[in-house]
Amino acid sequence: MPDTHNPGPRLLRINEVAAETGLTTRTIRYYEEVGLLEPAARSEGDYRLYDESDLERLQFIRSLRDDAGFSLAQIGQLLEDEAARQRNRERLRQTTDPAERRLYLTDAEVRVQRQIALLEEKAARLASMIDDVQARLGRIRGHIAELDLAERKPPVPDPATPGSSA
Amino acid sequence: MPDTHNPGPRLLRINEVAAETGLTTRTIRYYEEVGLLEPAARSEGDYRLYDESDLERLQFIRSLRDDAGFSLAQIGQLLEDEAARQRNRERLRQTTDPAERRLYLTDAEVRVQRQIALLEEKAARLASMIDDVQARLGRIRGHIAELDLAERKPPVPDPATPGSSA
DNA sequence: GCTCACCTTTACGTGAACGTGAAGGTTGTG
DNA sequence: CACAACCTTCACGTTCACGTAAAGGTGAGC
Repeated sequence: MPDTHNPGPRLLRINEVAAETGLTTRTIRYYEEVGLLEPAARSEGDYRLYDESDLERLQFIRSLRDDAGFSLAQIGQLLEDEAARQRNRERLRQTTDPAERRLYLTDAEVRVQRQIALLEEKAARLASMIDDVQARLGRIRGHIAELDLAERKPPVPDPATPGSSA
Repeated sequence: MPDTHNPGPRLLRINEVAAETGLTTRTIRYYEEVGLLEPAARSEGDYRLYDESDLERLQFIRSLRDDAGFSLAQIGQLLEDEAARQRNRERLRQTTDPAERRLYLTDAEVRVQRQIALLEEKAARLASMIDDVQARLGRIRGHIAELDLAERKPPVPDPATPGSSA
């Protein structure tokens, strides 16, 4: 039985976290300031110490910010209650009670489901916007086709539009 | 021949534009300030006057900002060179020359194609993020299933997960 | 031609999301 | 234990995307 109570979770200091996430240390501290994440631990001399789950969370926050374009406030809503996560982390670490674990896990399940719902709503709006722009492209091509007809000029074969049989 | 040179394009003042786009007048002026759009015309007393194409453009900008989450700088890149659009508008209004119209239209075509490419790249990143979160959900459900097995308790039938045969 | 609602420019204010020192404490390696 | 490299907490500065007056001009109806 290899050291059950303290398996050496490999904690990182803020600079290493910054390097791996592509964020600045200032940004990481700022995210803590606005309640987006608390480091897993602090050293004796108050250094912030982050674990793997913090890393993932920061990557996720970065994606939500850069890829999805959410504001930090929206991200806060999406991740919903960092304090609860922190309590759950404690609980999970200190219990092997399956009932406790189940509580934590089902809670996580509904939260992740909500996240997916919000992201898919955003994806849907983006898709519909793309549809609009596609339609605009169609109209433009229609006008070009009109010109082609008016001039009795056959349309130039466009290499970027191989299947233009419509 | 019903008045070919001035068909009465129904120009709107900034307040009406604000009402129809859901933006504020300040925002519309600000977008002009940063070069996102110029009103189609000005009145004698320097009132801004917008046409239908301005309306569409503002709606598009709003979508890019709210739905896609782009910054105004990125939107500027996407819409690429308002000045060119302005020149084209002039040209298009003053010529019936099919060659000129073709130039304008093919130019618009490539620009809209670029816009679609950028939007689809963004949609792809969003989709991949959703995949990641789906995977996380899968892992969470896996852990719950483990607990179910360990307790020899049959899993509670989840109405939100009809096809959980994995 | 007066009036009122709408418009103009100019300019300072604001909240979000950090950047950038300053002043000092911590770690770990020689 | 010295010392460089990292960390800490303030705290002020900055850019973006507007909000919000202030001071005055415009336009349509009576």
